Amino acid sequence: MIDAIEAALAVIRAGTAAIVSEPELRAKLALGRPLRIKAGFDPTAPDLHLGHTLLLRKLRDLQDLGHTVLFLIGDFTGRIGDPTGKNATRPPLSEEDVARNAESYERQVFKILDRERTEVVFNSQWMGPMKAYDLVKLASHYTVARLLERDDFEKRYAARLPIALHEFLYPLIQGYDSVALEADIELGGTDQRFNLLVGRELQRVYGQPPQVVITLPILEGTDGIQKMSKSLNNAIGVADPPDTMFGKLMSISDVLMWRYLELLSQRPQAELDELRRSVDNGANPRDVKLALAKELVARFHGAAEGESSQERFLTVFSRKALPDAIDERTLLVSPDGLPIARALKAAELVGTTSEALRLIRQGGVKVDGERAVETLVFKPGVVGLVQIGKRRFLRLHFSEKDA
RNA sequence: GGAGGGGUACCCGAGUGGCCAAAGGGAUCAGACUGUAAAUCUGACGGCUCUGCCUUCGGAGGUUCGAAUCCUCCCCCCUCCA
Repeated sequence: MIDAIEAALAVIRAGTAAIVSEPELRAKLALGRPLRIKAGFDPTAPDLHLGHTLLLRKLRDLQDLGHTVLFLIGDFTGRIGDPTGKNATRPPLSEEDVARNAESYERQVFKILDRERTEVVFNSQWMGPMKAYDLVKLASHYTVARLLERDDFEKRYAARLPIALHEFLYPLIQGYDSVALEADIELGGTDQRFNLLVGRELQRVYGQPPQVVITLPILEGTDGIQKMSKSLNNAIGVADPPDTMFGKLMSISDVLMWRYLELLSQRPQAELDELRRSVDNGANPRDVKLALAKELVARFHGAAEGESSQERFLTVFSRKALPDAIDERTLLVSPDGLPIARALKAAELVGTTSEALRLIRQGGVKVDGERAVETLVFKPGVVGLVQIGKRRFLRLHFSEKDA
């Protein structure tokens, strides 16, 4: 029994940033019943990315140990907007939006989670019916000083940036969710630490044993600086098509590559150490990156896709050859023809003719392998293979427009 | 209620009468190079029928030969005091 608990603890501990606290966790594991594991998700951004997978994989570990995951969609809190790391509030979501986003979550999340051991819950279920009186009472259990301890509140307060009153309510409501769910454990990113700890205190106030808090590292986005987030446009989505995912992974810096390997790869540490040694000894970091990209594409799209994405990548970028599949498009033109800049816009390869002209002037546009000049005009009957930069290809057919 | 500060391009942010389609940084895109869609360097980055023309600096008016810059009114945001 003791050994089983220690073994479970080892599994749980792997890859986490912090556990508050291990003795409490050990005691809960010793209860011998499935524990209730809470994890909250933002209803506004139902696109899971690699950053979320760190958390989801840990949840899955817990499920495999027999515990139940409460997948909480914060549809009520979503209307408030989590102030963490932000200084703006967000527009409210309609009920239809919430429903649609929840569906989208479920489609993606069960690529990792065990459906049998997952309950999807919404915090509007208990927050919606709450009366103003109840909310005031909830608020009475915490103090302004304690809320100001939170890192970003403290910074904003010191910098004289605004803190809206409702933002103070956010940690309280998130904490109350733990009360409503009678959570045994809550998982979140390290940036959620404060909010997770509030849950412990509120559970005590409401006469429940406090939840164990487990935090996970925050994954940096492709920029290598800010946390991965769709709104920062630095995310790699688990639903990204294979080639997109592969390409985005290849575009990360060599430095970030090691971080991704450490957090995302399933390879044993010894193998990672070996890779690092080989690069130190002159091996091409590109090859390490290829292996990383292949591993992750394979995880979300299957081994075959991992292989073929790599093949396509090497074809297009290393050998500068054409991809084997190129989209086709037909444009109707008058007998006088269509100047290239306007053709690129009509084909939606670029947003504006100005952008097209810019690209042409910079030598970024090729037609049938030759650098295009801006005076080029496409006449009816012509077919042209257009390439913009390294990765935009389109075969354009021009046919005569009926007069 | 009082005093002050502010709203500039995708984002941050400089600019207080002409040299402003508006500095600088970020993001993005292109080129070069390369061991990669790394790094580095160079360039572009409002639109268009593109050596020119048109539209932008919270909104609406006004002054002026000329306004992001001055004036009036309005909208919004922030800070401090109460």
